[in-house]
Amino acid sequence: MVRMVDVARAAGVSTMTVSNVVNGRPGVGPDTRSRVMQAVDELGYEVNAAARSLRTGRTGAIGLVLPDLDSPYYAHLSNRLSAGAQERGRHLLLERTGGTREQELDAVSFAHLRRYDGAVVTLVRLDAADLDRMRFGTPVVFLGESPVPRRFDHVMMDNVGGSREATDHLLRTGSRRVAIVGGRRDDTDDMGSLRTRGYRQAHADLGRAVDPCLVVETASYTWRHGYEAVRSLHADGLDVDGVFAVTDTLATGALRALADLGLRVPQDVQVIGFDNGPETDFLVPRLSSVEPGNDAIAALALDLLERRIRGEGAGTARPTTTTRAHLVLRESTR
Amino acid sequence: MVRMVDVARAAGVSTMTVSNVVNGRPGVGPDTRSRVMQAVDELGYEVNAAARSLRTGRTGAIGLVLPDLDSPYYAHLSNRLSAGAQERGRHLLLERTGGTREQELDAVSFAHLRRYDGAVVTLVRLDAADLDRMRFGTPVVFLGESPVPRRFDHVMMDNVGGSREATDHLLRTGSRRVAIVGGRRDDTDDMGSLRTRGYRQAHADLGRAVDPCLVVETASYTWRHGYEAVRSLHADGLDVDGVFAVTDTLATGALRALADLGLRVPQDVQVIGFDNGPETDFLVPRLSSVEPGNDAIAALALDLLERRIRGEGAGTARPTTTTRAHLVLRESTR
DNA sequence: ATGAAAGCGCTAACAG
DNA sequence: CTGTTAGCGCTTTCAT
Repeated sequence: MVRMVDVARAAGVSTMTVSNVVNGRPGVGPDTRSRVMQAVDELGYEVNAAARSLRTGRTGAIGLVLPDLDSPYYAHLSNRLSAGAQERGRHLLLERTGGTREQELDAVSFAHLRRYDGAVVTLVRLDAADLDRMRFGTPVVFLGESPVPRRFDHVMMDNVGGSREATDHLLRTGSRRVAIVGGRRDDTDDMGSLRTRGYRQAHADLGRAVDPCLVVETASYTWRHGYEAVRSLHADGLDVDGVFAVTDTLATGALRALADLGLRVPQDVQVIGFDNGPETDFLVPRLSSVEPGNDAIAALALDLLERRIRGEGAGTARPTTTTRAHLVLRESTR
Repeated sequence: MVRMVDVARAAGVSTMTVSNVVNGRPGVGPDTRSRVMQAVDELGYEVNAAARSLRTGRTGAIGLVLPDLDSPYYAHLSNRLSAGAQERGRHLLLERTGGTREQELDAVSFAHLRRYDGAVVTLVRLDAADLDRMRFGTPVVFLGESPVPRRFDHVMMDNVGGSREATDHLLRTGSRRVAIVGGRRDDTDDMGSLRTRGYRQAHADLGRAVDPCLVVETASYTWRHGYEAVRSLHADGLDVDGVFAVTDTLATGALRALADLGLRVPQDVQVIGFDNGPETDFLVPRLSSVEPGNDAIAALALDLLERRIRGEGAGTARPTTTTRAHLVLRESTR
């Protein structure tokens, strides 16, 4: 263990001078500086982050709290955020909550977030009331559908608009009975509900009624759930000529089920997903999907966080920022 | 900022007693304990991790260093490791290097790894010589193909065996000209080379020659590269009736290219991937793939790390541990 | 331009 | 069972 004093002794200076050199602060003579740097190299000194952090109250890292990494959506988002943090000269650390309430509470606890100078947090089990109860010592930007109190920065994609556009396209291109896979029958504020809202709006805009049987809820957003949703629609004898799946993974499962049922896409049934992941362009058939503007979301979240860390946005009651979504058409639609 | 002394004062005890209560240490009277806990609750006290870490030298976290999160393979692996760490009562933090040499050097630096009590590290740009030059103050377990000095723990999947099994299956079920997508013509020790070694072994075992034209190198392992590899094989007029893609993402791109070319899978061309990701079961056709035993890899890595952190494995020159891989057959093979 | 002193909040070691 | 003392390695402040 090489400490700053060891370097100081080797270079014949005080620890303060070493500190000043190591941190690139001005006011150190050029030859003193080089003597210190040499000692640093020779001894292989590296600062003790815990000590620095205890003294300064800063950590040099920003945190990203996510439910899960296994879903292509979060995987892609974290990649973008990590790269973006890098570009801004910050170090990003990720942690996974597994989407449980207990772990989410733990992850946003005061002690926990203090590992970071700021954090980008995506919650799925906590609501505004939970967050209102908490004290935050660390600047936080929230991402995603889970509602947050207005005093926090919050970035969210245009779930409703994107879903409306997707559904509208299906209805206008001749689909008469469009199912939503991963939708929600009751209107809360989670992702499934918001996307269902867009689905309903598109129907209303065109004066079409929504058949409640075509709103298929799923326990989660895996490939298998998409597969089973379509199988169950078919088993129930419901005829369907369009599927809007609220995620690409669900849509991928849906495509597979349609293939098993001998239904042609897009001739018999059109399909649209949501997330526009990199794999959509390589499925058979290529999947039309809603592009949520992830890159913009990541950039915006980091900018807002940077501002908070610098103390600029303090006290600002900023409303949720919503990025634009748009439909990307491929082979699974007409 | 509520400190331990504030709690101590409020409860009318010393900080040591608070410390003992907070850390669940024995030897505190039951009513003292409850008085302290009440003060903790009232004041909303949470320990300062930096101070604790400075004092004890431990951080309570383990690190996972990965090139990338966007590839389904790493995404799935990190999910397993994160869940596994959780089960072992440890907290896992991830960081991404982006697969660059510079960032990998940074991530395994002494200062950097000291954030953690131990780390699981996957490198793609550093080699054994780089690692030999470094001092490690933190227990580390390495994952993946990049060679590491023997003094470190290293867990790796059976790339050669898995690839041999896949290729063997293709050759034995009637494919006469099997291409390897993402292979390597020169034999180094990276993932592509190892999997190509298995491909060559399978040919040798059956007394078949390998046509060098069928070893298609790719710049990386994305869907697009798999797509383009198959397109270029076809454009070169090479007839191919089997494809072993070294990752599932490459295989997915390959399937798409074959569909575009009007070739039927598996009748005209058989395809096998590697990683056995959750999506393979929902592709059209369902993709046969090599299951690398990720769960075993994650569990093993965590066990080895745990041992090192407890100081048990000190000085042990343990060879690389290789987990078993096996082929999972689906619709893309006969 | 450089240094000395103090202390960030916690816990190991020991004393009572 | 509870308290006192000392110090982890760094940086802030103030002095020279």
